[in-house]
Order: sequence, then structure tokens, then C-alpha cells
Amino acid sequence: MQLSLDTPDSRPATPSDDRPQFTSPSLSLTINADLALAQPDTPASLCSPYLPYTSYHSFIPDARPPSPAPSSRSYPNSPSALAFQSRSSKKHTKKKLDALEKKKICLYHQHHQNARQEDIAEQFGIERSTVSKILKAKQHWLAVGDRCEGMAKQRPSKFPELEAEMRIFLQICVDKDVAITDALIRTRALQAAKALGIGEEKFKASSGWIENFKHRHAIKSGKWTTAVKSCTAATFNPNPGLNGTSYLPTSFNLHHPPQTASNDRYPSPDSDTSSDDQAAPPAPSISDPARADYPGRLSLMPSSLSASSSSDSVNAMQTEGTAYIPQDPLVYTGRSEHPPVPTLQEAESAIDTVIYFVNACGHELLEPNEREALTSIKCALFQFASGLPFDRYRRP
DNA sequence: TAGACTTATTGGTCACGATT
DNA sequence: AATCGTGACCAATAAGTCTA
Repeated sequence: MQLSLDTPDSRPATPSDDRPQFTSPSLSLTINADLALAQPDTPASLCSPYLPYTSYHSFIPDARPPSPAPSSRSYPNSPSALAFQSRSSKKHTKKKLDALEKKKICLYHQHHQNARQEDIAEQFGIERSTVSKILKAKQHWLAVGDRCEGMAKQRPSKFPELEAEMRIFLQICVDKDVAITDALIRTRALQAAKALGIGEEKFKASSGWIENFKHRHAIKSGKWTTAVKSCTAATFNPNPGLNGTSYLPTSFNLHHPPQTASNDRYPSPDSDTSSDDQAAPPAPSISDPARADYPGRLSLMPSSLSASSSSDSVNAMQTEGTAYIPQDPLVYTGRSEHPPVPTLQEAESAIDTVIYFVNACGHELLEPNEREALTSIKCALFQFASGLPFDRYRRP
């Protein structure tokens, strides 16, 4: 129906994959050098995170576009537009931004209040209006933790709690060197779904789901290829969230009634019929009554914090059979020794956690200036990580 | 069991109008 | 005139089903 409208004279149907054609290495270098000169203290010009985008900086028009401003690649008389018109039948592709990239865009904007959206869009190789939409949700993206860098997509799973539970299970498999078979995934997924109250009519752990699950988690040949074995109990921080970077998983909340048997929900992979051997201690059940004593804290955790960042530490706890809920979750007691100095990454992650928490709680928790202070700390850490001094007076 | 297919949803891009 | 906000569009992808 709308096909008749998609002519070069009207809205282009296939714009974005034209970039390579316009890329000129020398031109690109010149442009980037100019940007760096114009904004000498920008993370974009000095820090590596943005370097991948420089390949897209293939064309900047000599003059401003007519108003209303066309989008980055729609200048009617620009070389890109002319080239585009001749190639408008090419398939449209999009650049995919993960949460960390959006966060960088927000940070960039925060550090460069005078930068136009058009400039930011050029810098990151995306459409200007995309920048506008990202900045509209600035607080959300700024609160994103750095560990979601590898996430392919932000779209939540249809059963996010199940996904989080399965990640816990995967980590146990990795820690115990158990092959992750389809049958094992299916069995555990159905168990988890049942425990979560997801009916079989809603979730069947179909082969398609298993395939996608394996694809999402990069499980190949029975191995979780992107996994890292949990740290040992000796090195594991028994107080996650205080000087570590962990979050509590969504599974540990009161919405999940305790199971009758402590280990029937997440038995050790060893106990499965499809696997072997050792009499390793079964992973403690997440419905351990000792963990249900802290409903307030657990229920405060945003559900979107569920999977990746939380499960590793939790699994380490589970694998080692260590209780990981502090005796008093609100009072930092019993720390007779100084904690190790956290790494910069841990510090950044910790402030991310706080910001995320504050955002999740709503605006009544902190005053605007207090929220601003949090953001300032975040910016300081970010610039420090980038090797830049934090100039607090440049901030608004 | 693999892969094609359907359906639903997300999010990037385009284009236009509003605002400064 | 320059810049920004946003609705509409649609490509990409997740999830589940079907079929060979």
C-alpha cells in the first residue's frame, strides 16, 4: 500500500546501509580531528569507547541543512543523498545500540551540554532523532550498569524471572562442569516455570525455545561459552552489594512461596538423571526460609536487574553453599576487617546500582540536588576511568 | 531434531511540525 | 534559521508452533 510512496523523491525506504560507500578514510580522519579540536576534553575525542563509531563519520555537509532540518543522511543535495537516491533499492539496516552505548551517549551529552543532537548522532553513527529519544530517557540509561555491555538486545524476555532462574542454573552447571544438554535445559526450565507459577499452557519449554535459549546464552556443544566459573568462597564477598557489584536476583522475593523441600527447585545438576557423578553438595534452595526473612529489601530490587549481574554472585554463593544474605541487610555490622579497596569498575558499578535503585524508588527518595550529586559522582568516575580529570565546573 | 513459519514486540529511522 | 520532539513506519528479533 505504501510502496507507491517509497520513491527517491519521497521518503527513502532504504537509507542506512549506504554508509560504507561514502566512507573515505582520509575524510573520516579529518573530520574526527576537527571534532577533537573543537571539543578537546570530550570522552568521544579522547576515549576509546567511541572509536568504533568513527568509521561512520564519513560525511559532514559543508553548510547547515535547510529547516526543518532533515535527518543526518537526508540532506537533499549532499553527496550522501545523491548517492542514496541512486541506490534506494538497497535493504535498510539499522545500527543496534546496546544499553551501554546509550549510556555513553547520555554521558557525552551530559559532559557537552552545547553539543547538538546532530553532532552526537554523527559521533555515534546513529540518527539524530534516535539521540533525541535516548536523551529523553536519560536517567534510565545513565543508571544502566556497565555489565550489560554484551547484551544483544534490551527487549525483556517474555518470562524474565524464568530467564534469571535459568541463568542461575547455567552457572551451577558451569561451576560443576556439567554438560548443558537440551534435555537438561528443558527439565530445569519446566521446573522453574512450575515454581514460578507459569502454567504449561503458557510455557512449554519447546525445542524452539531451547534453541533460542541456547543462542541467547551462547551455549554450544553443551557448554556455556561466555560463562566464567564462580569465584571461590574464600574470595567471594559475603556481603554483595556493599563493596561488591552484585545484585540480588528477582527470584529471591516473596512472590515465590517456599518450596516444600529445600532443594527441589534447583537441585544440583549432578542429581539429574542425565548426568553423572560426584556427590557435590546440592545448591541451596533459593526458597530457603532463612532468605525469606528480608521481604522489604528483596522486593525493592527492580526486576530488570535480574539476570546477568545478579546471578553470578548468587551462584557463587549457591555453589559454595554459602548464605549470602547479610544477617541484617540494612546495617553494616560485623565487618571486623577493612574491606578490600574496590576496583574502579566496581566503584562505577556500585554507583550505577545506587542510581538505579533511586530511580526505581521514584523521585521522593532524594532531593534533586542529591540526585545531581549522584550523577556528579558517576561522571567523575567515568572521566577518571577515561583518564580525564573531572571538571565539575563544566557541568550545569 | 532442525528449520521454516507465525505472531508479537522493540527500537532505529524518516519526516514533519514545534520551539527557540 | 537552527534545533528539537515525536508520530509513523518498518527492520530486527524473541517466542512459540508446525512440519518434514
